[in-house]
Amino acid sequence: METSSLLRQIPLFAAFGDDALTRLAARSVARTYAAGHVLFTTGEICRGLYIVESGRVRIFRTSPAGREQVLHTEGPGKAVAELPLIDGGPYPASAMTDVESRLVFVPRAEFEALYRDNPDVAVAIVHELGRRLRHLVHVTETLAFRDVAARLALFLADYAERSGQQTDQGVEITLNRTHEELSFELGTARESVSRALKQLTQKGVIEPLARKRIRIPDVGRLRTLSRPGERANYE
Amino acid sequence: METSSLLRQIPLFAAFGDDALTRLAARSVARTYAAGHVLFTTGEICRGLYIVESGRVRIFRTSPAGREQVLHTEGPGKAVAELPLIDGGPYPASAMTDVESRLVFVPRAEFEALYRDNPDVAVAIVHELGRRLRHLVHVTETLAFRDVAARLALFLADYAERSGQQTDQGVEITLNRTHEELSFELGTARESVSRALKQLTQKGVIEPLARKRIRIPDVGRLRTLSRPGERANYE
DNA sequence: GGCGCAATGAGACAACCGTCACGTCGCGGC
DNA sequence: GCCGCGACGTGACGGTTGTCTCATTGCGCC
Repeated sequence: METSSLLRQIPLFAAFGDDALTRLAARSVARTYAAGHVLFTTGEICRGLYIVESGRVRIFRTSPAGREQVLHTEGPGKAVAELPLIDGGPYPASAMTDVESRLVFVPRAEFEALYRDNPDVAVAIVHELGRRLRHLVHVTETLAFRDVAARLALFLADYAERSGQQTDQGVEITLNRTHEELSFELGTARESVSRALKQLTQKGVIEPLARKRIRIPDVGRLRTLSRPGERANYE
Repeated sequence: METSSLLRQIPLFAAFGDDALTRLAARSVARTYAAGHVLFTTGEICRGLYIVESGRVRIFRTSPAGREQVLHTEGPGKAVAELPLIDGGPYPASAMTDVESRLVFVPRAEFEALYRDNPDVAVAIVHELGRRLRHLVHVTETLAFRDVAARLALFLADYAERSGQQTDQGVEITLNRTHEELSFELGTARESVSRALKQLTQKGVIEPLARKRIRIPDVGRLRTLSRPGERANYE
């Protein structure tokens, strides 16, 4: 795809004039990265902004012990690392491609020039940061209050509503993640994901179909299980 | 204090002209609230913005079971609830005064008019949201990776550096919080805070002086204990 | 100075979960 | 088709923590 028309579709740059956009396109670099490529790590000085054209990027923190906690994942049309770009600080987390992804890199100096000339960008950024903030509040609450099974149920329910296919047997989803990647999203260990999946299967709220493919007969019931207070201890 | 000169000191409104500021001051309401006053709760439609003149306000989420997780606390000069104001959504969390506090309430319509007329506000908001976002990343990581004792050690170390008094015996801090309030900050139960405090005392990294008063001989050592990986299991 | 209530300390107990260990499964490459 | 390796399932085990319960302390208020 032409870089300038790609940029046009991104909320961040929607308000730009054609010349600003073509200039930006000329100075940014589009590249395809393999799955598992590290874009940047926590604490690094910010070099620029990445925009996801295709694929998926996850933003996460790691513990010294090697555990990982995903903060958010961004797909096509979304940008990554706006925050350090606008407050001048280091990257607050690390970023890695989950799958093979095509990304557009906008160098820091280029973005800053844009930011100075187009105050409208600030409005777009405010909205984007707001979205992140709400999401992170959600992640925080989930970590603080819910056990692993409930977090998994919540994740699956959200996933089903976002990208599940409705059938007459219920909603079917294709998890393009390994259990280990799931454990990173949920802030837990791989084995706990296995156990939680078994728990949900035994309760009948999910049905494994094939490798990474799951049917959810009743998303509402799954969501009920995701609420704390209704612990999974009886039966 | 005169409301308009108070508003002047707030980063959010620093760029405003005198007339805009006096108009804003005329339409906002300053009031003193007792400790424990609920300003708003999660999910409510946003009525406006609160600015802390004196005292302390905590922003938190609650679980159905009654547990609480503090997301951030704001003191004098800081505002609360900018996010729902700018993205039009509901309050993402609840807010309560920790101690007796004097707050200035800016009605939503008033703020929106200001926001339209002064695009500079967006820049200030971006910075404020950025600060929140970084803080919340910190909270999330802490919840995901650290046990209660480590979270407490981290909290105390931060607190000591922010508002401790240096003595020749070490840094002394006055925790103007009950153990229960501490447990809300740390996302745990009151009893666990008691246990963690005892643990840290036995290790010698903190010394209880009086009710709510603690001496920290070596903040660096306390901070070391706050890192995960060095679990508190031996000795 | 005593009363009352909130704050704190402490013990018991079970659930939850991270970790280690090991076995199995499945898929791609040769 | 076999081999190898990554992904997954499972059991055991111990540490951590939430919850319940009750004793104790301390402080404010009459």
